[in-house]
Amino acid sequence: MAVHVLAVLAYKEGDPVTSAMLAGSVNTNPVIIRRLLLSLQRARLVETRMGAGAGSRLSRSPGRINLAEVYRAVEAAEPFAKPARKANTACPVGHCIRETLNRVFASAENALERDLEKTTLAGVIGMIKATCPAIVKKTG
Amino acid sequence: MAVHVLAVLAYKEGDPVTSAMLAGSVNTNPVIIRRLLLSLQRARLVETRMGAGAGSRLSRSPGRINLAEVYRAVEAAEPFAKPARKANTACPVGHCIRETLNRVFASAENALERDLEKTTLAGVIGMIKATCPAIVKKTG
DNA sequence: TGATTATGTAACTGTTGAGATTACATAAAA
DNA sequence: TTTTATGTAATCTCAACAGTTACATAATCA
Repeated sequence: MAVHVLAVLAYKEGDPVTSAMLAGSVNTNPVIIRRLLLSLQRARLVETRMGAGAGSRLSRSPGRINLAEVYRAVEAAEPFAKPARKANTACPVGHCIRETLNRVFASAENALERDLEKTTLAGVIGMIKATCPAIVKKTG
Repeated sequence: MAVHVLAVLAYKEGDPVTSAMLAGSVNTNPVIIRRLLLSLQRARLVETRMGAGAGSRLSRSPGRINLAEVYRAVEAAEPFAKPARKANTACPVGHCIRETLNRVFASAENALERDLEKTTLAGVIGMIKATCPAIVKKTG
């Protein structure tokens, strides 16, 4: 969803967009969008102004925002499920597996982020336009 | 959790292990383990025999099972959240972003799996033993 | 200044998915 | 045939996330 919102902002090329308009595109509630924008603001990916005639826009050009940054800004939790209960420490495997898996998963997540780094928001826009070349109207 | 179970099986070096014993190590319920084992059976990673004195063991040696296989066997859902509602198709971005993101995410997931391929179960066991060299007792 | 517009944020309500639990039929070995 | 252990269904709990309503606050414009 975060990528969707940023793609719309990129599409609007700097014009401030309200959370209501973004919600219209994502087909959700403005509050959901605003909560998401808070995360993106913390990551310095978007800037938001309050008040009448306000809205949000990208802090940087779409070519200088990659999806790894978006992923890190939004993805609070680990991508790999952690066990609800602690493993049985009486078992040698259970006792030591946690730390080992953390290392392996950190490496895997790193690989994932490095792949996401290869795609910028501008690239996403380009792919969208290539996929749907006919559409020109800026509905929001 | 799947890796934990397989690590125990690898640790037991071919001895059949019951779901109750595995549940003891993971500190969960035998039924949870059995459901997990069903997935691992479908992926031909473990073999399970029913009846008295039965249990599960690895289908292959730990050195020939990598974590990408385990990931694929267990991870049913996409790692990236899909929107609950459909995007607004009246918006050009909303209309075409789905397919574009699917491509990007498929690439990222591929990168993740290629990283997981680098680690085998035997490697996990090795790391565990290196982390906790003192423990020898085979509790389960 | 005051009306308007839009964000920030709290509080509450679904909804969904994973794990947990209980129960029981079935299969295989002793 | 008794015992042991799996396969599987039904149900429960719980956490996370999306959705909704409501309202205070901030910024603009007439």
